[in-house]
Amino acid sequence: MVRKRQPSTQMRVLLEAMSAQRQQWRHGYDLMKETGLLSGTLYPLLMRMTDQGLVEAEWHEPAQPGRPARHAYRLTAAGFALALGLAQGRGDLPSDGAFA
Amino acid sequence: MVRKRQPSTQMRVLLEAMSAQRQQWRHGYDLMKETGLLSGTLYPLLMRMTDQGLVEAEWHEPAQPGRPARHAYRLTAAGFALALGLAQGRGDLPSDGAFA
DNA sequence: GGACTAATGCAACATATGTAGATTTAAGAG
DNA sequence: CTCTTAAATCTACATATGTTGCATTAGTCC
Repeated sequence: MVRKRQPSTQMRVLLEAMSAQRQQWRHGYDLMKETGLLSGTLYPLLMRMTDQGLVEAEWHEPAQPGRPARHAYRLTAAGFALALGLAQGRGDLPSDGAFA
Repeated sequence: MVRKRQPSTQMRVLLEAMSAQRQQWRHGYDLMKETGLLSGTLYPLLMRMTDQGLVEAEWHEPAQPGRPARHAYRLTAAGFALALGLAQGRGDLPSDGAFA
């Protein structure tokens, strides 16, 4: 059976950081430093949230050769809605269509 | 005044590894593991040798996104000549034109 | 409340390439 | 041989993105 957890502390921290500039594409490495989340927490979390439709991801070409192509992430409408709800102190998930 | 050093142990190790398959493009990371040289020794060494015309370098696109583009290195004729000379126990540098 | 177990988190590792700064080595001069 | 010092090396750090495998947390059923 599918278990749905309440958003974890780590997910709240991430949502808060990403909702500050909602439309900005953010890099995993920047989010690591800003949120203090470790790579082994952050990257799986971003991937889960992408699967859940809270985050959208995109590859950006590296500015200089030798550097890795960077994965850029941004909140979707659903992700932003969740972030707003959490910021307002409501731990529940907004119903479909809200903030669409 | 310009000081010319005898090839160092590290350079000898690298030349030996690279001359094994002379025409193969080798990646810095592979050479690190094969030679046991640390990145802080190997990369500056490869760059110096490239400047000296012993090695030629080329960028290869990454096979998968998220991985860095890889710098590939290969011995030039001069580099191979030097490697051969060292392998034969002669510490001196071959004269210009040899093995050209 | 307690057992079961899915979901999550985290330390360590792996991939790759490099730079900064302190130390070590060795060439050339005397 | 010793002094000077340029060249080379090495430790640590920085950039980036992930995976692995074990430990912890928490949802569900009884």
